[in-house]
Amino acid sequence: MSNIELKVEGRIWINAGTINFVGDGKIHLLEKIKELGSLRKASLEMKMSYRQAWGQINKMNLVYNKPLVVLHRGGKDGGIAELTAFGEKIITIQKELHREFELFLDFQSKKIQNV
Amino acid sequence: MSNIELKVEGRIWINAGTINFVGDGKIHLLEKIKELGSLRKASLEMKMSYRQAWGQINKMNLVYNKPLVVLHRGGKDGGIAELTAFGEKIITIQKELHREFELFLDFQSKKIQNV
DNA sequence: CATCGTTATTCATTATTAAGCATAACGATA
DNA sequence: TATCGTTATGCTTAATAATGAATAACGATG
Repeated sequence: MSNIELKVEGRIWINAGTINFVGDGKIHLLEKIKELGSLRKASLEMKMSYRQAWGQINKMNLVYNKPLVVLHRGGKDGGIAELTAFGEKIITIQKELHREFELFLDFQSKKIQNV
Repeated sequence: MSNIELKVEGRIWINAGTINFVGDGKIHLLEKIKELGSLRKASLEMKMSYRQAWGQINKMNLVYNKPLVVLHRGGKDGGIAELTAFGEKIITIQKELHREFELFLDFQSKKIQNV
């Protein structure tokens, strides 16, 4: 036994079939879009490239048959990005999932103490 | 709702402090070492470079204060790689962990059907 | 119908990671 | 003490991923 603590960690995500659908990163991006109404601003706040953010949203919208975000270009403010009801639902689901996963990890971590 | 099935997936591993200690890949490597008694043969069977395999074992042995594998060079067969009792214990722990994680994933996957 | 800030997309560049080559060190055995 | 297959380790190259510049398209508004 060492003085260093062993800890169980992990990542979870949701697949649609065999293709990655959403994970923590995309959920965070969805939340930022909801907050800011702009994909560009959301990507800036998350310190990721707009290119990557757009690609993720685009993929997310295509993988499943329901869009999570609707993007409009042009108009008064140049364009907007808005979350759909389905997008909101996915956020809720993933956050609950994440919460349960944290409990799982804590429980498993406790079990491997004193190895 | 789409005809494509949503499924919760994920990965887990064990950290020693903030540093990655073991995950599925390293566990698989440990099992191969136990089976073959050779790091080189184990790396070949896993289709990974010996360089990488050695690096992983080396790191694993250093991160915690107990070695999981003892490597000997020279001798009749050129050298041997043998698992320590601690190494065996870690395999057991991680496999049990993995089993429980699979149950967790299945349970969570069922919960998100019919979204 | 010009403006503006956004979405949409390509492409060259950079950064990060992995792979593979080369070679020394080792020590039981014959 | 020569041999052999392994461990030990640096270094070069290849593969992959991420970044960022550049630019077109868009449409409500004034």
